[in-house]
Amino acid sequence: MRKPDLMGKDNLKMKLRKGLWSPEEDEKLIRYMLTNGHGCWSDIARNAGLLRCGKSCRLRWINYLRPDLKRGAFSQQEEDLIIHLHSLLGNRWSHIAARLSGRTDNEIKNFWNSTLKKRLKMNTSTTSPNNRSEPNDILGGIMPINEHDLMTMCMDSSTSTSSSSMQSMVFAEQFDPFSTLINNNHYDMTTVSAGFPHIPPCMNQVGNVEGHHGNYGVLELNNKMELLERDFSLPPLEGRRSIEGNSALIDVKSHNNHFNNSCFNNTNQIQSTKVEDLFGFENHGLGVENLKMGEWDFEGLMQDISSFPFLDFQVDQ
DNA sequence: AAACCTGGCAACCGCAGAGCA
DNA sequence: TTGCTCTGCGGTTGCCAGGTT
Repeated sequence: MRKPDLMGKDNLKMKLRKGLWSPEEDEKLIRYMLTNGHGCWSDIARNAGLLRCGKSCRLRWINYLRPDLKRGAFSQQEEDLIIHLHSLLGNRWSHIAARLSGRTDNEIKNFWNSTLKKRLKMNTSTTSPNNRSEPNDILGGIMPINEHDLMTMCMDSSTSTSSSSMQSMVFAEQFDPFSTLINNNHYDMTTVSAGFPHIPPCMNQVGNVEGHHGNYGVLELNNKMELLERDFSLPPLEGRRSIEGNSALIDVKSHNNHFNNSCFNNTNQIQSTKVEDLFGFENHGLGVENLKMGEWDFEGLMQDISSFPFLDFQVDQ
């Protein structure tokens, strides 16, 4: 239900702030999100007393303020996974982000553009095409996959003896990020976010924040998450895995029921996460059947990826 | 010490798709 | 059906800190 713009468009536009977020603005947004949960972003901006457009609030929350973000440098495994997924998905940063715990599409995009792209360029210029099938090249960032290879991989994924499946196995051995990210923790942090309206006491208030570069709120929030983990008896942040990386955490309105059904039988009982949760198909509203990647289809691709040993989660048939 | 350069990254912009009146 | 709004995504810009000259 849309609400009339009581302020008037021009009036509103003139007052909207741009640029870096101040600590006060961050605190307002955090406080509002933790108390009221997710809703219409323009309403959030208005109700939280922020002179920002809803879009700006959404970006700030998703990229910096939401509690399950993993800060700091990318690990080697994450790096490898990004390179791998980029070779498969291209610049579909949101899809890539959905497969990396606690990382945002913006973060990955920046990392790719500033670091990985150059590194791959250097590797490409120093690597002979004849060596491209060597596993070391994979690790070096040269992905020996083109669309045809990919098609073959997808088609062959059911026959473990095929050479392309063997390629998959090579990949699986080289890229083992999920083993550390999720194998030990078959729960999903979104189960916590799904319960935003039922946030435990530790999340109800946000203290003073301080930090660097406008991201002062993150440390404080991580402290809150530690309390949250304690309250829920959850494993630590490193093992958190958001269902769709970017937006599932905050889209309580649309995901609440699904998460409650798929992840919880009651408040504290955590069940195995479904594969579509992990990969975010359902939550993106992208029906698998509709998601085409050039000449090959996304489902086949993900089936292929899911055949990798490091994807150690249950697949509902 | 100052000017300049560069890399990293936060934030904005424009577009597309979905949903609603 | 049409038009409007909202959301999400990818590309791009611009600021800032650190390094170099």
